[in-house]
Amino acid sequence: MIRTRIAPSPTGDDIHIGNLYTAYINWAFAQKNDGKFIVRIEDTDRTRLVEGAEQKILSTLNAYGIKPDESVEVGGEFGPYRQSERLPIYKKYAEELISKNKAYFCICSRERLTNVREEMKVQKIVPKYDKYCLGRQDEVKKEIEKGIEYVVRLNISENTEVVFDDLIRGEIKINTDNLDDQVLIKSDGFPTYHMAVVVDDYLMKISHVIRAEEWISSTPKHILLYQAFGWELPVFAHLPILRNPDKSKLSKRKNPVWASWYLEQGFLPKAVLNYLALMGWSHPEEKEIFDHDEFIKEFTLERVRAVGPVFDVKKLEWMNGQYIMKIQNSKFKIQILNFYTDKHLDEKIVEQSIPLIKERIKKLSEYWNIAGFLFERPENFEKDLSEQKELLTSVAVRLKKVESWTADQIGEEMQEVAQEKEVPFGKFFMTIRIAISGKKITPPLNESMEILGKEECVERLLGANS
RNA sequence: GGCCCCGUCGUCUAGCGGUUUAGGACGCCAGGUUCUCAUCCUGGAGAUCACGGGUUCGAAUCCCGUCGGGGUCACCA
Repeated sequence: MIRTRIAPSPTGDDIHIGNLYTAYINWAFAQKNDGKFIVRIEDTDRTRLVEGAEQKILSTLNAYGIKPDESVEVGGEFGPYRQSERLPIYKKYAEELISKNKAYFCICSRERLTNVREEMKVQKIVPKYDKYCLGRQDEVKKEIEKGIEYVVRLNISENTEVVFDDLIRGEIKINTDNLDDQVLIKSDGFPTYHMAVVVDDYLMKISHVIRAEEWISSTPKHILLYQAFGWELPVFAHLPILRNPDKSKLSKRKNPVWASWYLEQGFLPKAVLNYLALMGWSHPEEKEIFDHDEFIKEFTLERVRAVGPVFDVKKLEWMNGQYIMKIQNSKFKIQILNFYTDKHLDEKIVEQSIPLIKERIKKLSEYWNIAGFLFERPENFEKDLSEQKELLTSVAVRLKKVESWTADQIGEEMQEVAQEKEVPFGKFFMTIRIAISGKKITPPLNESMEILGKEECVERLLGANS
């Protein structure tokens, strides 16, 4: 049974777009193999915990349509799925390690720790804990009984090669001399990430650990833990990390990173996910636009490249535009209505406007800019119309007489006026366009005027710039 | 700095020893359609496959080195 997971930490405003990427891959991989996808909340850092973050992460994931088979919300047989509720479990396993001499208590002060590391840095050797407490465990235990704060450390043996096979990168080898005696249980009694992730992945029967590249260097620590327990290893696969344009790790200082931001901008969930699918992976037939089913069908970890791709919002916008063009008009109407709930848009007008703007916007947030004039009279005009009053008046007079108010008819009438007045079409229609919408760039004019209705158009033509 | 990962057009990528004058997509430029914009169509610029050595009849593709980029070195995940 294939079981994958993502393990977000509620330490930010929302789920990071890079985590959404990891989530999509994990989810798709589980789907492909008739497996299960689990969301586990890793809330062991009490100092960085952000109120409401867990809920936000879960709801954003849901908004993107990535539904876990097991999680704090839907439950499952391997719960609890929140690490802060699993403390006794970690404690038990830590004790097991201690009894097997694979781990030990440490009561060194932070001052001593930094001093030791500083000293090692000066000597140009890998700064790490010097195992001082390991050699005096009886003494340490007595101190602990008296109430001194302590941590539990993994006892890593020296000069040993840890080798693992990464499904994306092949064999990766690291010597334990580069590894610190990792803290397993912190002084507040909470496990560290390394402890919790291994215990939980084991207990939750995670078969494939698919996570970002930044975890490669801690994977040996995890493997050592699995070995200390005598547990079978999961398969590891480290995905490339998404980059800023300057190639550094995608960060909020240089890029919008919260997954919900993209939704707020009017990107469609499926378009974002489709774009993300193309990060480091490509369709065997080089297709760029494909839905979940096709991705699930074609995705393989072996095809993932190990290079860190730059997240290109421009291409995302193009892709979103592609999705918008393909979306059903009735569905699109609802999307727009939902996106602009605060404006209480007239549903009928939205519906009529859709064929006009569908090929013109790349995200929902552009709708108001291009179609707002259908709902409100323009207050500003991008071109001065004071010299055009006579022309606008004659157009208004002419249109007043039109009986069948259709785009074609409106267009014909206006063309006739333009010819009578000997005004070139380009200039003529731009003047009307500005009078009607206030803008130089608009959806097709005749159709827009049809939507606005005769009376409104005539009033706008007469009232423009007056 | 140590360790680890990576290196094909500006960006996302195809390529897995010969079919490649290195293909596609985004973006960019030009033209066409058009009352604006967009869509659509056509064309174009853009990568000596980081560099240097090998291996081979033959290398973007395999090996080594150099350089460059990134990640990681916490009682954070």
